[in-house]
Amino acid sequence: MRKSKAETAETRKRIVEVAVQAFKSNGIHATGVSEIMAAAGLTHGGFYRHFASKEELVAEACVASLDDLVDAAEVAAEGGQESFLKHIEAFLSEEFRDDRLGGCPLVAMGSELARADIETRRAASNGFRGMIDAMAKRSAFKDAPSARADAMFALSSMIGAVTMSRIVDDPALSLQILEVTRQRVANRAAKAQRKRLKASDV
Amino acid sequence: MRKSKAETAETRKRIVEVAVQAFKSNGIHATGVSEIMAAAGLTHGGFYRHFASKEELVAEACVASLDDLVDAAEVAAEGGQESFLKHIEAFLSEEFRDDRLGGCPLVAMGSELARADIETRRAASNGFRGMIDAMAKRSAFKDAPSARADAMFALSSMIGAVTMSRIVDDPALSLQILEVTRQRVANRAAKAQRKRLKASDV
DNA sequence: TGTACATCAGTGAACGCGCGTTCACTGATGTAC
DNA sequence: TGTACATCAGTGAACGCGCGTTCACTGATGTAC
Repeated sequence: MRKSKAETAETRKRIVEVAVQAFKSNGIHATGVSEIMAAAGLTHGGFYRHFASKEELVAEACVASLDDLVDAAEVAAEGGQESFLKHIEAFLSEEFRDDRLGGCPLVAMGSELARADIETRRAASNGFRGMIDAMAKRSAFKDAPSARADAMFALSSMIGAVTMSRIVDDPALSLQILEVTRQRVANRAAKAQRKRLKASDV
Repeated sequence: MRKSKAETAETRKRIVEVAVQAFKSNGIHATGVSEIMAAAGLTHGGFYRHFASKEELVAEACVASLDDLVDAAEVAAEGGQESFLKHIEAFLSEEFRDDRLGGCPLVAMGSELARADIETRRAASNGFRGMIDAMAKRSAFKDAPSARADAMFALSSMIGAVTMSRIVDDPALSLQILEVTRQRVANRAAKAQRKRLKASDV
């Protein structure tokens, strides 16, 4: 039952895709290899033809999901200031909070990633750096280091806000956490934009 | 081998204390009941004389660790503005980031808490509300709702920052995330303080 | 281009292991008289 | 206050179960001639 190279590559890709969703919705530790393989339409035995261990899959899933996140941020950034602000607001929306399959891996697996092996943490870090770069390019009205600092704060604030909005049992409080962060982050971005426009006038 | 009521109560308390540390340092899912009981100097069989299930212990551990956190925040708040700022800065320090046994349960188990049962999420929410209250009282220079909004943002930002600083593989970036958040949060608190002093002059 | 053989993707049973939970048992504590 | 008995904290073996991983096997794919 050997498969062609193309099919093999597709299967591997499918396993990673399925794993991303499973890890994000149930957590890394709570998701079994068999569960992932079944969701990919396979039996668990074949897993090790594609990956050396579950840990390796975790690292790859982390790379894949963060690549998607960075791509989306870059696309939004290229669409101009308004498009980028909309993207940020979507990240802090009720819909995004409730989207456990999609959504941000840093939110969905944050505390597990902090304990993950070095490869996985490297993947998460690269993704985070990618997000910083995408955001800093947008708000680069002043020197780059300061724009990166702004991006860092905005991103980690947003990650903390969505995490807390998912934990909290009171729907009103949950929404308020998102709303408050939306205001603060968007305000700062808008202020930066105004300064930038002003500077380019002179 | 029956134990006195006092001893029983002490044992129960010890199990919760040990569980708090274990859950914070290894995560909820990755920590076994036997492991906790062994760390408390007992065998696993006796666990169910104290708790109906592992989930019940998780909820209690959450209550206990957040009570400690809120108490510490309140003590710091009562010590005046400078003491409170120091407390915030300690939360965002390298030492606190590396303290996996102590530290904040919302950081250490954040993504697992988002998936926890309702009792545990309630405990986490109560703790978060307690932190908001402690912080809002401090910065209540204007109307209370806005002070609470400020506290919410500061807290979720800090939680996101420490989480990310634990994930990131680059020590310099990890420190910068903390530093940037320390600046932003402390700046805001200092500005609030100045406004408050000004208002009380008039 | 056709044939012979090596490769290997995927299957499904099996490995040892640790999980959360239950249970019969022990013997000191608590309680009723 | 002293005695008889019920209670129950803690032990350690056992429960069924799912975990990550390995393995012999199948048969289509890839390759060498």
